[in-house]
Amino acid sequence: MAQCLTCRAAPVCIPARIGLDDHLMQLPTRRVRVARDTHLFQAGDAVADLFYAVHYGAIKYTLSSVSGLAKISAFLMSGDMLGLDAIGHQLYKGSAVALEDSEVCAIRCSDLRPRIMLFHGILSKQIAHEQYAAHQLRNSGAGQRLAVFLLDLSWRYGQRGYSSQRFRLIMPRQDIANFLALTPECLSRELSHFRSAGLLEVDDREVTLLDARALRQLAMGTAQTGCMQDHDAPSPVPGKPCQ
Amino acid sequence: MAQCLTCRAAPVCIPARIGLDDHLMQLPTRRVRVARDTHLFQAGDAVADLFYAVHYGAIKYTLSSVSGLAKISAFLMSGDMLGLDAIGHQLYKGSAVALEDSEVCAIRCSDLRPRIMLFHGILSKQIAHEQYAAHQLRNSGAGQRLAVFLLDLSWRYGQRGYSSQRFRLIMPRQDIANFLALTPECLSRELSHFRSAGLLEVDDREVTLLDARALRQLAMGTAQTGCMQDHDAPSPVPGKPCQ
DNA sequence: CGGAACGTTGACGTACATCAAACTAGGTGG
DNA sequence: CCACCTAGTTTGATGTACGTCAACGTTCCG
Repeated sequence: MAQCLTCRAAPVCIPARIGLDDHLMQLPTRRVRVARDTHLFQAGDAVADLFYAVHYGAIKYTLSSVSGLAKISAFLMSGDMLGLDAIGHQLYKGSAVALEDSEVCAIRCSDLRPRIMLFHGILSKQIAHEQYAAHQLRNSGAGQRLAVFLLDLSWRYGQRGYSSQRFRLIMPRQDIANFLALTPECLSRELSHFRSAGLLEVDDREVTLLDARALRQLAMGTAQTGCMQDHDAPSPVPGKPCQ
Repeated sequence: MAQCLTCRAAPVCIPARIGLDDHLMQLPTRRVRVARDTHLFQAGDAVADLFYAVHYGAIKYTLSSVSGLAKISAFLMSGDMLGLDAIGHQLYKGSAVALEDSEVCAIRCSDLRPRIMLFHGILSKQIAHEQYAAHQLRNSGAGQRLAVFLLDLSWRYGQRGYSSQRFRLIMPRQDIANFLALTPECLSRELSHFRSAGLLEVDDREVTLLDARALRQLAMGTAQTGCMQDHDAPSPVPGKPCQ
């Protein structure tokens, strides 16, 4: 029901990816509310021909191992898509939990059939994104990963019309640490390190980037700071993460 | 041109994924030879609506950072698909190099249109696979990653009708190390460690798995061996890697 | 007030990288 | 055939990034 036309997230959501036109104006989307700390879906839930786009709020997507312990694989904000990895297996491999009161749009893949090639593009880009993220995470030290994370957040806020310099972290430290494959202690130390290096200011969850240039250097692995230099590959800089 | 019908790789390739039928029998695929150590494609090459499936041989797919250094993201063998991440951006993000004289089939996405939903499934599963692989790689120590790698190889050889107990590594140690985000030295040490623990035998590139059970334990992160136990997540076992 | 989450900081241990050297195996030329 | 090279692999000694354990400060809520 023509909701995309009036949606604030449209510039970064499906319409922007697929092109807003007569067809999309009639894209039937069902909106689902997800209260803070509740599941949108859990690993193992069945699904068919359906994925989600975040309308507002924030969702974390976690994958769990056989051992039951979970790792956060992505933080989704308005316009981001969720569940594209499930339509193949017809069931969710991970769990989606709201970090704050949120709302998502449920979209039926078959409704995108008129734009099928573009839908392929979306799926393909998601593959590329996952590869890139994995590449990123493997090939860098704690500081570099943190820099990439912060710049990515900054870019996404900017893209959505908020300040890319000053923003509020939607997730607790523990979640950031989990996502970056660090311990909370190490994350805290890195933040302090960044702070004392004049790169940023942190007040609880409020972050202000003071030297984005230096952060970008760090993220690229070309910084002169005490950052590890992998014998075989530092990592690319964000600025256009595909997600 | 009805090549799938007679292809030895069919049981693990597109036909197995999409269902071999009248349509697929006429799937026009162009076969491309790739000599050892030469590129099938390189990062930046343009592409449109096309991906590859390995007919025979072995290909490595590498992603490079801005800094130019490359990390191996996947080893592909017969039946594996390549380039699904490129059809969205219309250009390759990484490079594909043959580890031995190989041949691939070029497949046009639009030729799969009659089976479009299944093609979605393939793309979606690839997303899930990339997530899983990233998850895997992050959340485990050197030994665990090596165990996962070996079991994955073993499983894939078995799936293709070769012995899953005794097989020949198609890639040099350096490539394995790169793929596992380790140094060759560390990889070598882990192999020695496995050997002296009676888990396997290694003669140059010839590997014999002696205790797949113990390897599986290791891969799951539930082994009693001197393996790290991540405070927040060991990793799942292979046995059905989605690729 | 007490207690539970959460965040920060410090001391210490360990897995892995790094550096360096020896040991192969394959190739080339005498 | 041997001398000689280079590339790949293995082994050892040492350094370091980050995990682990423990203590302390905050904020929040009963």
